[in-house]
Parts: sequence; C-alpha cells; structure tokens
Amino acid sequence: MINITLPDNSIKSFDESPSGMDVALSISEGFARSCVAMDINGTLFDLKKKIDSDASLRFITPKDDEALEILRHSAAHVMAEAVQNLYGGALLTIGPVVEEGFYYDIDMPPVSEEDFPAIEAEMNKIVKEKKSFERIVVSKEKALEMFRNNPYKKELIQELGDEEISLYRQGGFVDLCRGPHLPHTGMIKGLKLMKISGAYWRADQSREQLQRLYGTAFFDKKELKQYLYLMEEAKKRDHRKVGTRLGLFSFHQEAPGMPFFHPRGMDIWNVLLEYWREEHRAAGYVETKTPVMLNRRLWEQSGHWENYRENMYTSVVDDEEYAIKPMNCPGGMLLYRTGSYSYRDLPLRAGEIGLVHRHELSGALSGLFRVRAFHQDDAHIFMTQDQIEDEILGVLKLVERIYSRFGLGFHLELSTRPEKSIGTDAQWDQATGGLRRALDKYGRDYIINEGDGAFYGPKIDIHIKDALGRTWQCGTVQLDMALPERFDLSYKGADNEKHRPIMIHRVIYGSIERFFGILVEHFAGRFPLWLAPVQVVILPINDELAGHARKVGEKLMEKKIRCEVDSRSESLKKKIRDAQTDYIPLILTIGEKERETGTLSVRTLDGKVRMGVAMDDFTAPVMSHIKNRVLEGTPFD
RNA sequence: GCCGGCGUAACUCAGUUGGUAGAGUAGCUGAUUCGUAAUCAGCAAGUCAGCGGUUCGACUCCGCUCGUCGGCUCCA
Repeated sequence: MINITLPDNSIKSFDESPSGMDVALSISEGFARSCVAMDINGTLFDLKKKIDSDASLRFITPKDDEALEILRHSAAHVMAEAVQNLYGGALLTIGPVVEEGFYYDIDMPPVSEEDFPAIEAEMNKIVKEKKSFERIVVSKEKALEMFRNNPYKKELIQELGDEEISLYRQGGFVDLCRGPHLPHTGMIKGLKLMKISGAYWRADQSREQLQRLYGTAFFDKKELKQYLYLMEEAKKRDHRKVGTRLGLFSFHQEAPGMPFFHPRGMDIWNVLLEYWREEHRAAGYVETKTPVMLNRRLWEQSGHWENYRENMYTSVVDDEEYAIKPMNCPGGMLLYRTGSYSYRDLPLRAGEIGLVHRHELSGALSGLFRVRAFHQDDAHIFMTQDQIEDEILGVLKLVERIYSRFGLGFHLELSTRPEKSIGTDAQWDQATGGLRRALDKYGRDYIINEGDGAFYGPKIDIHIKDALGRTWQCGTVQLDMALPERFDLSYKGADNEKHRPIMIHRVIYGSIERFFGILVEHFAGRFPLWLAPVQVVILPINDELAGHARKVGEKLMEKKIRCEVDSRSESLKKKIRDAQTDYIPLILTIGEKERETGTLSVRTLDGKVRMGVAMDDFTAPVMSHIKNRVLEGTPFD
C-alpha cells in the first residue's frame, strides 16, 4: 500500500506503486492532462516515474514557475531532433534553458534565419505527433557506447559521476539529459526560433565553433504572442533608433564606441546631473575631479597595470608612459592622500563625475549600453570600521530616492568573496557582515551571489527594472580592502594612533551614457516634462505672428523653461504634427486671438487643447511641475 | 577579439540573372498665410563604407580592411 500526500493534506492510497500520472488521473482526467511534472519530497520528476514508497507530492502545472523551464527544456529536445532530422551530420552538445527561452549548441555547418521556417516546420511536426518523453537509465559504459559518434556528449558523460546516466527518448530520438520532461511533445504550444549565433564549445575560443540556435516556447500561443509583442515594443524603443530620430546623440566611425551628444541630448544630460548634484549635496557629498590621464606608476601602484591593462588606453608623453583612466579610484586616492584626516573628518564622501575609457572588445559595443568612453557618477566614501553599516545604508537610501524619481523599480544582489581574492578571512567577514547588516536594516529582500564579489571586496549590485520589465544593473556599492592599503591611506583616531580607513566605491546611474540609453527606452522617447529637452514649442499660426511668438518664447526662457519657436512657413497642422512626433510635452499655438488678449492656447501630447490661458497661469504651474520633477504628464493634462 | 548578418543621399529604404543608381522624409528655392497630427511645385544631394581582384564592363561576384547588428566573452 502506497500513501501519497497531496499539498491540501489529502491522502491517496494505491495498492501498487502508482506513477505520477496514475495519481493525477485519480484526481481527474482533465487535471492529469494539464500536469507537467511532479515534485516528490522537494525533487522534480517526470509524471511517468513510479512512486514506490509513501511520499508527499505536488503536481507541477503550467501555473507553476518550474513548469516553463521544463517545457523549454523539452522544447530544446524537440529542436535538437528537428535539426538532426534535417541536417544529417549535426552533433548535439548542450541545450540549456535560459531566461527567455532555450538554446542548443550544435556542431553543424552555419545556418541562417532563412532556414528557420524549415526547422520550425519540422519542430511543429514533432509536436503534433505528441511523442512521449521516455526516461532511460543506462550505465556509463553503455552511454559512452551510445554516443560513440559524438565527442561532445562523450566528454560530458566522462565528467558525470559513476552513477547511472539518464537519457530521454522521444520516438527515435535520444538525448543525454537529467530531466525532467513533459509527458509528451504535444504540450508545447507556442514555439518559435529566435536567433542564431556562433558559440564555442565550453565557451573556449580555442575549441570548436558551434552553432547556437535560440528558441522560446510557451504553454499557450497567446503567451508567445505577448512575448513577441514585448520584443517588438523593445525594438521600437531601441535607444539607438529613438535617440537618432530625436537628435539626442550619434556615433561615428572615427570614434567607435564613443558617443557624440547633440544639443537636445545635452539638455537631458545636464538635467540628469543637476538632479544628481542636488541629491548628493543634500546627502553630504562633496564633489571632486581628477585628470583623465595619469602616469603608469600610479596604475602600477593601484594594481590596474597588472589586472586591467588590456582594457586601458595608453600614451607616451616626454618618454613617460601614461594611461587614460578606466576608473576614477586611483586619482581619488591621490586626492585623499593630499590631506591629513582625523576621525572627525570621516565619513568623507567624495563624488566625481569621471570620464573613463575602457577598450572594450569591438564585438561588445552596443549603442550607449556598451561604449568605450563613458562617465561614471562615482563616489568614494572613506570611513571608519564602525561607519560601514550606516554609510552603506545611506547609499541604499540615496539609490532608492534617485531611481524612484524616474519611476524605476529595483532589486538588490549581494556578492561575496570569490576564490581569487586578497585580504584575510577576518577582513572579509567584517566587510561582508557590514554589507549584510546594512541590507537587513534597509529591509528589502536581496539575492546572494556567493563568490561573485570583486577580488578586493564584497559588493552590492542594484538592478533596476524598466517600463518593459527588463532589468539592468546600474548601481553598485563595493567595499574596497585593497586600495587604502596600497596607497597607505590613514586617518588619526581618537586614540591619537594612525588607522587605515575603510573605503567604498559606489555609483548610482552607473554609466551616465548607459543610464541615458535606459531612460530613452524606459520612456520610449517621451521624457517627463522636467527631463524633456524641449519642454514647450511655440507655433505661430502664420508668419505675421512670428514676432509675438518670439516674445512669448523670451518670457518662457526668462523663467528657465526650455522652449523653441517654430516659425517655418508651414501649416499649423504640419507644425503640430512635427512637435507631437518629437514628443514635445507642451505646444503653444499663437493666433490673432492670443496676440490680442495676451493669452495662450495650450496643447498637450494627448491632443487636448486649453484656450485662453493667461501667461502666469501657464508659467507658474509649469515651473512648479518642473521643479518638483513630476514624473507624469503636465499641469494641463 | 571570435562566429554569422548587414553597410546604397543627412534619415528610412527600393535596385530584377553583372551594363556606373532611384523613392519617401529632412534640406534649399518659390508659391501658399493657414486655428490644432503631413499645402503645392521645383531644385540640389550619393567615389553605392574603403582598398584590391575577376570581367570588355562591378552597387551587384571574390578577398582584405573599417563600421554596424545579433550572439560568444566581459562588464558600468
């Protein structure tokens, strides 16, 4: 007699070992049809597995988080079979599930997206056949024998322990796999190949070049449609497209990976920094600036010459070797060392909008998201041991303040000591403990990435979430146990002894260029009033009214409202259309009536018009809306 | 850097099997003077990314270089 306990604590009893499917069928046939896999005592299994002792069981249905992963894993097998059916000599390697779908690395001649329809058709054929996934367990020797023609699989099998090896079979297709899998291929409803790229076996450039085929899959065609819609929306918002169309920035062959900012882009840039300075002053930061080019000796002392040299630009001046800074910290060290500090001066919060250059791989460049020259909104905080917690907490609060101003959510990740690292266990414990206590005090959940810290200290990464739900790592708070040592920094304690300060590096925007790009996509180019490069456009109805329009413009400029007059001899309709497609939040049309009465006609982006607004009734609310950095709309919506 | 795709006017893109190039938008000129999302006409604009090769002839085929896109990798 086998007793199965279900999540609602009901117990089903069976005379003989039932399979998961048997248990599901005992609930209802419809339910059984929807089940994907099962969780027995905390481990996932196929529904076909026989349960031979009492157990508590939870069925995995498409509603559960684990289900999608299983589905996609099965979909990867379907893709692998399809490719093997179509391309004779294709050798399968690995095919994991990734965040948005799955991929399979296959040793085969290059294919292109033109081949996708044929592969998809073959996949759909396999899906239609509702092939059952069967788990087969064999010995290591047998597995090696079965995959004797596939060196990749053999390599994988060799690395597995001596225990038995599980394989999965669907029809005539067998693949090495831990599982679990769907009951059958028919459950994969929304299936699509996404892209193709090269990848190396074991991510090693010296090894075989493989074809990586990406796909995604859902339980429901609708979900696939929704996903494709989001992808398309993201494509439409692509900051490279939107930024070019709005005239914010450009890139040129003469300086790959180094953006040029145009006047309208600089408006946004300056507003971002203005806001940043305001918040940092209020949070007790001072601002500093260090040179872009520094002597090689400094980089040797900081350790960058040893650890980061391949990313640094260098130059020889008067027979001396210089490096263009890839980070601001060494310069910051010199600044600190210029003064002499007592414990009363700490914490010292020194901000710096530093322009750094990093020679990134040419293939890694991507719009403003990955560049070779960028500005960091850096700050170095020097403090005593017992200030760690409060200082970290202060940074986290500042981060929250600033991100929420843009309507960006975020989550936190703590990275701990990596294998290759400097410092003592005690130092690491103390540093990591300080970060942990600050996070706990802060009160939000955080993820822990064991061993993912920098070699010189643990860190907290802050990942923002944009309007499309995509996440980006922007902010980071890193404790540095190396530089104060290398530069022999000190402060005088209350005990009149020299002490080594603790130092953190932190950024909030991260790379201002990248943050800019993220904002373009987050707002889809429709910046809130306070950020909009042109806040108001003034449209005279005819040429004769251009003079009055300019006068109105001057009045707004006096109030520091960014505005332009469009006095082209175009129709009003045309000028409105152009203003709308430039996402200018407020449009003032100037006709005879406005000139006579000295009022304004205000049109917002949603097409609503308010006539007869007095000048002051326009400027006052607009100015306060801007000053308060209101995220949504305008005072005239 | 590696693999693959792409590179035609300022921008977005056409260009059949090789016979030296077009459209829309923007720009300029002129007409129109307009009340809430595109007025009309004309003009000008390209070493077809660059270099080399094949060919009687190359935007088209081949090679290299540069840039760019998607991945690998790396990270802010």
